[in-house]
Parts: sequence; C-alpha cells; structure tokens
Amino acid sequence: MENAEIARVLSEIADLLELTGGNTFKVRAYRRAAQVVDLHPTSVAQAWREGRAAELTGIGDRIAEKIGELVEVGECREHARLAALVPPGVVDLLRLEGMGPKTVEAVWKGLGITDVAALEEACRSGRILEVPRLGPTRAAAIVAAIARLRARAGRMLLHRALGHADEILARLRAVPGVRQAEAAGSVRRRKETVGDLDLLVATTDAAPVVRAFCGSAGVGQVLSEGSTKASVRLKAGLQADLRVVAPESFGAALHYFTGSKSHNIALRTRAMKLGLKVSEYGVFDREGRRLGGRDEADVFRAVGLPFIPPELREGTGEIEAAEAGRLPRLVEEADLLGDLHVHSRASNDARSELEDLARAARALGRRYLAITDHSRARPLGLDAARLAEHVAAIRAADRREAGGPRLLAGVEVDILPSGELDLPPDALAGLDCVVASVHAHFDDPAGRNTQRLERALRSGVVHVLGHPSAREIGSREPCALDLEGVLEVAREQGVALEVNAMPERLDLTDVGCRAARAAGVPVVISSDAHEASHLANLRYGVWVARRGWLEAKDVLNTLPLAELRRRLARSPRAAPRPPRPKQRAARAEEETHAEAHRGDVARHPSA
DNA sequence: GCCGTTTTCGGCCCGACTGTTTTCAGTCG
Repeated sequence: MENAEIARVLSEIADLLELTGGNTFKVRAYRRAAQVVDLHPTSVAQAWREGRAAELTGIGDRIAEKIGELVEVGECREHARLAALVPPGVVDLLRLEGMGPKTVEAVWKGLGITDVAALEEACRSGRILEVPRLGPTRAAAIVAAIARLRARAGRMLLHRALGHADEILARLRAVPGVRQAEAAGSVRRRKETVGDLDLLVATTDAAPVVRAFCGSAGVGQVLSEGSTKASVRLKAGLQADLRVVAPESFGAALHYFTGSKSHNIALRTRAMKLGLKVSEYGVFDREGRRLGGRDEADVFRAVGLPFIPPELREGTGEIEAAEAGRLPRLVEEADLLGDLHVHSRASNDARSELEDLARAARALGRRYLAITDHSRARPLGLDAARLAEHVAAIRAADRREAGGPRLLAGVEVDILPSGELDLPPDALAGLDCVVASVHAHFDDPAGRNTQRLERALRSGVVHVLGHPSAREIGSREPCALDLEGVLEVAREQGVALEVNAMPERLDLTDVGCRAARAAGVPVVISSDAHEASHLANLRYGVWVARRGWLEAKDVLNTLPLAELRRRLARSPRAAPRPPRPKQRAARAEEETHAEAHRGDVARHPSA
C-alpha cells in the first residue's frame, strides 16, 4: 500500500474523529501522522513490515497498529467504526471554507444535512438560520464557498502564483513608509502549487498598506479588512492574505507566516521548553522581554538552531537535522552548469533552432546543453536515419558556436509499453546523453509500469530516466509506480533520474528527490525546454530539488563537462539482466492490489 | 494519540478577525 493511501485513511480518521466530538489532540495526532506518512520518502508499509513504523516522529504504537491493519488487510477497524457513525457526504462539508467541525456537526445533527447539495438548499431557503450562530451573512458565505468548491480545479501552479505575488508586492513597496514587503507561506517554501498568497509588510503605519492591498488592480473581492490584516480574492481565483507588522517584528512574522504549520509547532514547542515564547511579534522570555524578531535569523538563534532554508520547513525532520548540525547545503541555481534535456525544431512540438538555444543558454551562463529531440513514436519523431543526420547537425553547430555552451548530441527516446526503447541500441550507443521517457499508456497498473521502466533502465544505453511519473499537475495524475523498485534498478545500472523543471511537470517530486538521495541515485535537473525561453525554467527544478534536501553533489549537471562525460560514459555499465523471479512474483501481487484500489487513490490529504 | 534535559502523567502554538453575540465561539493561518 502506498504512502498516499495510508495518509488518506489517517487523515479521514482525523476528520471523522473531529465530527464525532473526538479529543482535539487525538485529532491533531492523526492529522500529523497523515502528514508524516504522506511526506515520507520511502515506503511506510515496508517500514511497518520491518517493525520500524513507530520509529517515525508522530507515529506511536497505536497509529502504527492502524498502519499495520491497512497494510495487512487494506482496511482498519477504527476507520470503519468511525465511518459508520458519519454519513459519507458529511466529511465533504469540511472542505468548504468557513465550515469547521463545529459548524458541520451543527448542521448535520441539527438539520440532518448530510451533503453539499442539501447544505446549499438550506442556505437558500433560510432553514440554516435555525442553527445557533448562523446568520444571513454566513449563509451567503457558505453559498459562495460551495460555488468556489465546485469551480476549484485545484491550486495554482507556483510560477503563476509568484507572478501575482510580485505584482501586488511591487504595489505595496510603493506605499510611503513601507520598509519591507515579502511573500511568505507556501510560495516562499516553493511548494509546487499554491493555495493562497501570504504577503507580509513591515511599516509603522498600517492603514495605507491595507488600503493599497484591498484596492490592488487584480482584486476581485475583499473578504476581510482589519487594522493589520486583510484577505482578498484575486480575479484570478487565488486568495491573498496580507499581514502588516512593525519593523522590529518583521523577521519573526516572516518566519511565522512562512510556516509550515507543523514546522512552526515544532519550533514553538522547542522554544517553550527553553522557557521562551515565539510568536509573530518576536521572541520573548518568561518575563515577556523581547529577545529579538527583526530578522528571521533571530528566531532560529533564540532556540539554538542554525538558519533553516524555507524549502525545508515542512516538519519532516529539519529541526532535528539542524540540531545535529546535519542540515544539507542545498543545491542552488548557480551550481547548475548545464541542461541535459532540450528540444530543438527537430521535435514537432518545439520551435527553436540550435543557434537560438545556444545563444539563450550562453546568456544564462550554461556551459553545456544536450539536444534531446523526440524519437519516432512521437508525431514526426526521429527514426535512426534522421537521428544520425540530426547528430551530425548538432556536432557541426557545436563546432561553430565557439563562445559556448558546448552542444551535446542526445535524444529523448520513448519507452514503449513493453519497456523496449523506441530506437535500436546501436542508434543510441554513440550519443552523449540518452534520456528515456514515457509519453503514452499512463493508466497501466503499478506492476506493469514499474517493469516497463526497469526494463528500459536495463537496456544499457540510457543515461537519464525522463519525467519518471509522467504526471502533469492538475491534468494528469502520476503513473502508478513502485518508485523504490525503480530507484534500486537505477542505482544498479548507474542511471540518473530527472527532475523535469517544466512548471506543470516538476517530476520527480520533492518527496521523490528525497527517496533518490536515500537510495544513492543521482538526479539531473533539466528544463525540457521546447523553446529557448524555457531554458530559464531550470530554477523551478532547483526548488523541487531543494525541497527534496538535495545538495550539489546529488545533482549530475553541477559537474563540469569533462567530469560529466566520464560519469555518463560509465553510466550504463551493467549488462542487461532479467529481474529476479522473486521480485516478479511480488510485483504481480501488487498489480492485482493496485487494480483493486485504483478508484480510491485520487484524493490526497492536502498539506 | 504522541511525547519526554522540568514530565511515563499531563501537557499539547498562538493570535486576528468575523458574525453573532452582549462577552465569545469558531475558523483560519
């Protein structure tokens, strides 16, 4: 059973407990456990089989037991018991903004409302007013929240959210008296998608900042407006929240509003033990004396920790690592010397000439660029003969482009449903960089997908596995896959996994990066550029890698070309070898299992 | 339900805003 599925059940237990009046700390414990499982880089089911599940922070003996039941029989009694107490539609009501557990419980038990449609009807008919503390304003707010829930295709991709944040920040920075204005929240943590913008301003005069914020051009609706805090919904659909603080509190507030929630709780708990109080206003001792808060570093210093980069602040062990002096020195965009997955006009879905790509890469300071156009399975893709011509053209362009970057001859070869490559091995053997990727048959079960990738990795001619899960955020779910199995074969075969930096792919994910690092498999961060301007997208991949705790040494395209060539040349070192029979049997079993559960893996607990 | 350099029992982050109240519960981040 996959981590996401275990996390989903634990998260639902938390919801159900909350709706049935369970202990709030117990609810919190389940919610935290769900998050720990969801973000854990390796299989929690496997950890349970090895008796190590309760070693994870936030998972004790009781929840480990529940995980055990899920792994063994696919269901857990506590979940079933709770689910029997609550009609199935009631849990969905919690997804509505403004509807917390108390209100949901009140409309359910008070009016017998058990789904979104009935709730909407009660709001429109006025029957909802019979519930204590629900007036006409909240009834209207609930109707609006229902409309948004229905309209909501999902969260906004990071690069778009950043654009909106920058626009508003520019406006706020222009307000007289504003010292600093920054985006906090998941934008600053560089999460792949963003649910809302958290913007923070330092000034001694809050009122004009709040006014400027609520009056910004992109604002569709003002949701709340206080003296130091306001919320709006942008016309683009995203909610934006503003907080205004005094300059001496800016660092503490920036830390606090950057989150994540679980990071903050862990840090504040640590502060409490040291006899300190950390809030968005600063760090205070027992007597309430301010110890700091102007800079974010003050907060970490107060609790005896080094600065923890925002990308690591997910409550997944960063505080423990910081304490032990084992924080990774995260890879930076400037560490990347080249790009190993770039398309030219030889791909029918790409536009730029080799010369344009070289020029753009030169402007970005890249030292090498692998041209990797599509193979014949893609429309108008390269067959062996056309690939040979294309390679000659790349070599010629490389000789012409004296000012760099060096152009490497490569290909993005399709992995066919069988796991065979779309071009024969002798057509691929002489290339500098062979990226192998899946572009079709995304819905196969996990076992078949895994075997397919492993067979491709064992071909002996592949350097990089491109966008391993083939997902497209918001439009295509990741392929079902045993990532740990793939990583094992990748390590054995010396194949790197790609972090595809296209904003809608970001594949591997942050969690996948952490798993790769744990498995000792290097990654490459690639733009998959389909036109010259896309070469700049590499930074989105860098952010994923940073969220995945990767250092420069974990990323192959931080190497100078000569060293990179040596690594790639010796990559496909092992001769093709069939998988062990035992693995096959295990996989066949998994396949049946995955198929049986296909329907209910769609919902993930949101972070 | 989890966890432990004040603890194996007794804690569990902290504050702003709104709507519905006439002092505050609920929600959110």
